[in-house]
Amino acid sequence: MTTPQGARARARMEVTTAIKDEARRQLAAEGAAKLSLRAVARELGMVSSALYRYFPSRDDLLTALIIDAYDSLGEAAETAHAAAAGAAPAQRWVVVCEAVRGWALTHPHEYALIYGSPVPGYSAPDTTIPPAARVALVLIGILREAFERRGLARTPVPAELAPEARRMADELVPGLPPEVAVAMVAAWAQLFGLVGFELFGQFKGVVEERERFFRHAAAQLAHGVGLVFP
Amino acid sequence: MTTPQGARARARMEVTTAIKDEARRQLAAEGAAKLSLRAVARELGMVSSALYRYFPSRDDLLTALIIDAYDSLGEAAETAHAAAAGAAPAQRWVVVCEAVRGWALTHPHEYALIYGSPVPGYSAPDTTIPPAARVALVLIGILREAFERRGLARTPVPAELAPEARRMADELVPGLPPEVAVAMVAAWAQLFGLVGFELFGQFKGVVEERERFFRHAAAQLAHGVGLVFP
DNA sequence: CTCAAGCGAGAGCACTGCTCTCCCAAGCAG
DNA sequence: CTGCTTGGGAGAGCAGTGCTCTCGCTTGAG
Repeated sequence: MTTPQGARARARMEVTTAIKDEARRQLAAEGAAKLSLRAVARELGMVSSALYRYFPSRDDLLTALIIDAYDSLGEAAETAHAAAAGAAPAQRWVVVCEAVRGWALTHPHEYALIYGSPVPGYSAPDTTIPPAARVALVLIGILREAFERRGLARTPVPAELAPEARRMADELVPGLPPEVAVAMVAAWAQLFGLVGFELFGQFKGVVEERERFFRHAAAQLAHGVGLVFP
Repeated sequence: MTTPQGARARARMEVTTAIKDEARRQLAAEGAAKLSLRAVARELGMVSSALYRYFPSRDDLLTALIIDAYDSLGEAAETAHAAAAGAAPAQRWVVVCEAVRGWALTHPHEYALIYGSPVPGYSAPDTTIPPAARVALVLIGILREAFERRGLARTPVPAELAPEARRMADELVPGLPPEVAVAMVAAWAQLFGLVGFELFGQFKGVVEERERFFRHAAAQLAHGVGLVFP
């Protein structure tokens, strides 16, 4: 991230990324369960104990991969969104959803790492939160723009949820109405439900034309969040 | 399942369920990653190799636990539905969704086992399909009843999805309109997206009043699938 | 130019899944 | 009721894992 000061620091960074690259290769090939520190070290021509100079434990390596995966997915969503810059908000929403799905299909094991069951002893370090938010930020940006163009319908929220809705709006989407915050978060979770079910085989024997199905479901999600198709 | 013929067969069943019970205990305590055949055997006072007389591999044990988990979750959904027998379909839909969430919160590791990332080398044996369908069947039952009472709205499906929608309806919900099949499957996946996000910590710092939030989201799901609140 | 810091190598510990062989007791057929 | 077969437990062992510790060598920073 920062400029490497000395040669020593640069070498350290290089080895660190080499380890991560090889680990990512093994992750993509076999899945997180089969990712072995010793195998990574072996492939890099070093001995396993040397690897502990760079990552204090296997879980820390996994955490680094998790952050990278979040960033990769976030970037995929952002570039897809940028490429659809001219389209209407509702259409861009669908495009971003499809980008998420596409990334998941090309990086199944990395997707499983970040949106599947938490692998280590249930520890999601706070370092993962900012990169994890990138997809959500793209979606929020679409909503904000639609709102400013007065192109956002609202579904009312029951009274028992009103205070929480206000709090969510303040913290997540300041300036947007509370109903939008609630709908947004729900759609966000539901999007990953759709992607996860397809990826983890739950649609086997149920949905065949998955791309068309997903496009429609994403459009319905857009509808649910208040976006209107022109 | 079948009546144990001889004493030998009965003993085998007893040991088998003892193994599963102990394995489930460890699963609930530590998660699937830490489930160890040797630890199970140790706790049962036998040696690890003896366990292979009952389960040919660790993955087979996990598969057995997966099936049990699906059944447990399905049963939770069914009893919740039965307990709400008098209510309107839309309300029963919400009740069943809440039962799924409740089961997930009380059995997090078992939930992760069945709806998290597939643990073994990506093998979901077909034996898991029928128990996995139980929750969906409950939801379908609600829809069917609502449909017969003419209490089911339909959201049109785009032309490109129409053939697939027909196929899905024929295979999943024969007698119900294709639009319902599509909406049902989407809602089904989205339900588990909501539950999974809450369970796996994605709502940390985002949603605080999770029960209220979920109830509202489930109601919106019911709305999306065509159920109307009286 | 020196010398500590950083890093790799190696051995080793405790653990895992899984296999194979041995051997005994219990259940079944006669 | 007896004999035999077979199911299943015990133990050793293999290959692999994560992780620790100690020992030196290099090399870059002061």
